[in-house]
Amino acid sequence: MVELKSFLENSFSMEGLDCELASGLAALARPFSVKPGAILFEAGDPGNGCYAILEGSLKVSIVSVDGDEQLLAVMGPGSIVGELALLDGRARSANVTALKPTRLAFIEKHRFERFADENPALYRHMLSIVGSRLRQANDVLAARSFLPLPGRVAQTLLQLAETFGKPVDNGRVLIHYKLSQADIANMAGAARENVSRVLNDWKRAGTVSRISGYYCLENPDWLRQASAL
Amino acid sequence: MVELKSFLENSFSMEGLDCELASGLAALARPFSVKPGAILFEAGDPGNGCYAILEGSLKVSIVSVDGDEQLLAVMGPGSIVGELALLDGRARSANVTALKPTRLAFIEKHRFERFADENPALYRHMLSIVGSRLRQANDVLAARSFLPLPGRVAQTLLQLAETFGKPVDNGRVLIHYKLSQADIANMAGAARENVSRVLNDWKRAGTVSRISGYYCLENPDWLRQASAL
DNA sequence: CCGCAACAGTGACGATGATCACACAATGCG
DNA sequence: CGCATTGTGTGATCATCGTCACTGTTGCGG
Repeated sequence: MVELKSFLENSFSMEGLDCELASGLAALARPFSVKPGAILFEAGDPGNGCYAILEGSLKVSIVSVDGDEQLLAVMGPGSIVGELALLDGRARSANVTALKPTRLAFIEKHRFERFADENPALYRHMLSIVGSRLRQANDVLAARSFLPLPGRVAQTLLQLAETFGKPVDNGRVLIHYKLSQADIANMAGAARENVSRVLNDWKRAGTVSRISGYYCLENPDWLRQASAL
Repeated sequence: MVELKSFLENSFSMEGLDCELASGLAALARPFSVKPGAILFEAGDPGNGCYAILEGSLKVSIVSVDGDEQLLAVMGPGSIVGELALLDGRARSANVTALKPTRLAFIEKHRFERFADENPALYRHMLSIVGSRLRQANDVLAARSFLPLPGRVAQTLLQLAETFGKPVDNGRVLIHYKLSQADIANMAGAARENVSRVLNDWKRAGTVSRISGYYCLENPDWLRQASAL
């Protein structure tokens, strides 16, 4: 499957890995597909490898005992998920669920390590991925600590724009992904109703808009301001 | 300085690195000391290496524009700080300040990479450190999302016990470190006054006590329960 | 041993944001 | 094409927790 291989290479290199390593890795990967709603794994499961997203999207979340959900991220093609299990051998720390029909490549821990031992650049790459995850986690925590609700919503939108944003004109950014307010609320750690209020204030003020169901950031700089610590 | 070298080896191996690598690393490190209150670095500084703590303690924190502080961790001997800058080349993401007179070893990014490229096990080790940081960050975020104030305080105490805890009898754990309520509050993300109330409730209920200025967890299991998601 | 400074306890009050209870779109499907 | 399901807008109320304003305590340096 030439097509698959090129997909994989593309995917791995998306998070910045160089080409020959990507294809080496691609050779180790086992591709497969899942339907929306499928659970890749849940927190506490033993983790024996990681996944690269070729196509589709997944959500990473943690849930409380009484069912409340905290979304950590929504990830699209080119992202790696489940990488923590690759590092230490410990259990999965979050839930990952498919949001859309999704094509994935699974990389087993052993194989990864064998390959990476001969290609330390791969370790460096992994390190930089995990590093940016950690930075982001700290940013979110900072937002939770210091920002009132609107600031956290702003942060959430910008974060989503990072993953799904398509720049249009004048610095406006369209978030090319169907998001419900509930999704945003679960990321921002707020009640859906309040997110609604904030979003409407902004819509009226012209900082965001909705274009045929997609949110559009009319003024990302203003949002950045609002989410500054 | 034989003494220093053995200190270093001991330090690096504390987070689980094997002995020969530790001494290899030790050879790369530049030792120095700082006084309490000294700022190792602040968020936004360019980061060109990481530090191993030989002796003393540091706090890792982020601060908001209006000066509120969120403690991410208090770290003691054997811990590594500033490792993020080692991974990607990006700026420091938090502040690190000495709390006590502290002896450190600085490892430069270049040197580290050169050494690690020949010893991939070191990369793996680094990966597992960063991995556990990320796990912990997620735990804290989960607590913020789901737990009311007492739960977060419980989590904070347990986390501190992880770093500074000395088991005494019957599963009781003494936190061998001078902590003010303000410190705990800044970790738990709560107002000092409310932490005071919670702590007193627990003192009266016998779940925690103060033994000559140190907090002692009389019933860690109960606290774990209280901080369960 | 005294006095100051940092730390700790406690009440009162208020604001932020969660929850409840709806009416009102949209969307999709038989 | 209607009906159902899922998403959205908005007010009213309530609880948690932060803030303010103190008093009481502890420990340390002169």
